[in-house]
Amino acid sequence: MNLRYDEVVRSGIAKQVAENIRSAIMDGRLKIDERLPTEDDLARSFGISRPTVREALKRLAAQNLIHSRRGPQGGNFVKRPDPEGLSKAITGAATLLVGVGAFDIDEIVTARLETETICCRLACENRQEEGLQAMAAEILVQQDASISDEEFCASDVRFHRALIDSSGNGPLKLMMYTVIEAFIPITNMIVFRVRERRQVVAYHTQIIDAVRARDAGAATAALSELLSYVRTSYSAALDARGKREKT
Amino acid sequence: MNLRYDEVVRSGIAKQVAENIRSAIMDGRLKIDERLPTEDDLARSFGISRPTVREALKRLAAQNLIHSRRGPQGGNFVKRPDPEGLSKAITGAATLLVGVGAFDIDEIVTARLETETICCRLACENRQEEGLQAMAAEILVQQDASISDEEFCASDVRFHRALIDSSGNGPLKLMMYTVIEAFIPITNMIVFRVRERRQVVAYHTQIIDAVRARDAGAATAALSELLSYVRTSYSAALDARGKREKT
DNA sequence: ATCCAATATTTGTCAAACCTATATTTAAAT
DNA sequence: ATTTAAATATAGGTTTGACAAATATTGGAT
Repeated sequence: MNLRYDEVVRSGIAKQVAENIRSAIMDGRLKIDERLPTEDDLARSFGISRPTVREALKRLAAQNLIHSRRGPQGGNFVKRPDPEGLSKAITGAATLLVGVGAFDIDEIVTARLETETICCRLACENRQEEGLQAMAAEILVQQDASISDEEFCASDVRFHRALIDSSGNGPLKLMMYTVIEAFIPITNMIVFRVRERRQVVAYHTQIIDAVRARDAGAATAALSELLSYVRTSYSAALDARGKREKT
Repeated sequence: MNLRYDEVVRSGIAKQVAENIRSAIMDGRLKIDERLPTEDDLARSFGISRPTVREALKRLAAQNLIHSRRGPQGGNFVKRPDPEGLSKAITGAATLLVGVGAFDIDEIVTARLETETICCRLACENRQEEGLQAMAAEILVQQDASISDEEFCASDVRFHRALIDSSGNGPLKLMMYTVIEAFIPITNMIVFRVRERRQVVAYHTQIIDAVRARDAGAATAALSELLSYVRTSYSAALDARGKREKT
């Protein structure tokens, strides 16, 4: 272990140290599950104080790069990167972006349509009973008229997640969890008023039937109709809001 | 500002405080560019020490949620979420995942093919002179035989980035930067030995010409050929490695 | 040999100070 | 009167030193 910072810039020591250790992890000088030197040793070897070291370590912990244990044989350890955690982090940040209005609904719907179409196709090729069952379960939930809008939306998200999972493609899943968790709610929430749940469920059913039959054409067609339905519902909701504001 | 933590659990005060402030930002109780209370005030109002508050703030800074300025009128401020920063963070984490072998080349290539095909189509619809120029510039770079493999790879990444940018779809760009920055290098590096730069450049040229002519069919066809070329080159590289290991 | 308690190690938290950057204000010089 | 330069106050950045809490190891008693 040879962590030492090369050039002392004026400020942000903690940041530099974090960056230093981070790059050591990234290029493999620190391996997975390896223990870092103790905080005291780090402080000594970097020539800084322990709280500063800790600030640096907290930055890394926030990025899910390390975790810590107390006690003897404890310490700070390089964490094995997990797609699940990354997905969550991306989703949170993407949700913020959406909340801030960084994207307009039209491009979100387009992105959803294009990317989920891929998933439909791959799901048809790679059809697994597990994914089909997960989707079917969500359809059952959605048919229950007593659930709230929020629950319906959550089930909607899970349905599309299952569709993505069925693609069986890891990198694609990583990319798309973002879209789903962050982008579906914003489209749904706006649209709820005008939107017929039964219509949505009908499209979902079409999709799952098509995937089961390995009919990619039918699956993507149903998806396309679902999203154009969402798009028109959104326009309708906007119009309604416009009228209300005129009064 | 009314940040206070509800229940004291046993450990991880800094983590809790970070989570507390984080949720305040997420659900809008803290607005963009708003100043948090001073670290001393936070420490007082949470009933903890300042170093602990700072650890919490560092976590948030690492997640790009806040930034700090010194001096009077300084303090910690809620940061406007920016797609650029998020992309970088995702890329870093995704690169780690790739490095750890979380995905195999085949699914990466598939994901690239499918998603970049979308970009090709949208780029044809949304063709902008700016994007075309950026792509053309990279082709010029790639034709220079004197550049290193690393430089060629970097230019390759920039070319595909420009292609994505040309789609003009923000959410899609967000998703795809991940793929490009993290997934192109791994495919390229393995393949360099066997791969003909001229061939790659030829495909790139086909793509840009097709986009310029708004011929989505030709563009996606060229992309598909490029990636199947990458895929076969990869197999060849694997075979070569296999033979070498037999000796 | 087994179990329990003392111990050592390492992270977690705290306290009080000092350093450093910077916006504002004040005072001086033009 | 205006501009410039220095003093000041503020708030983050860092240090020192200590104590608390968790936990694997060690040593002693049964």
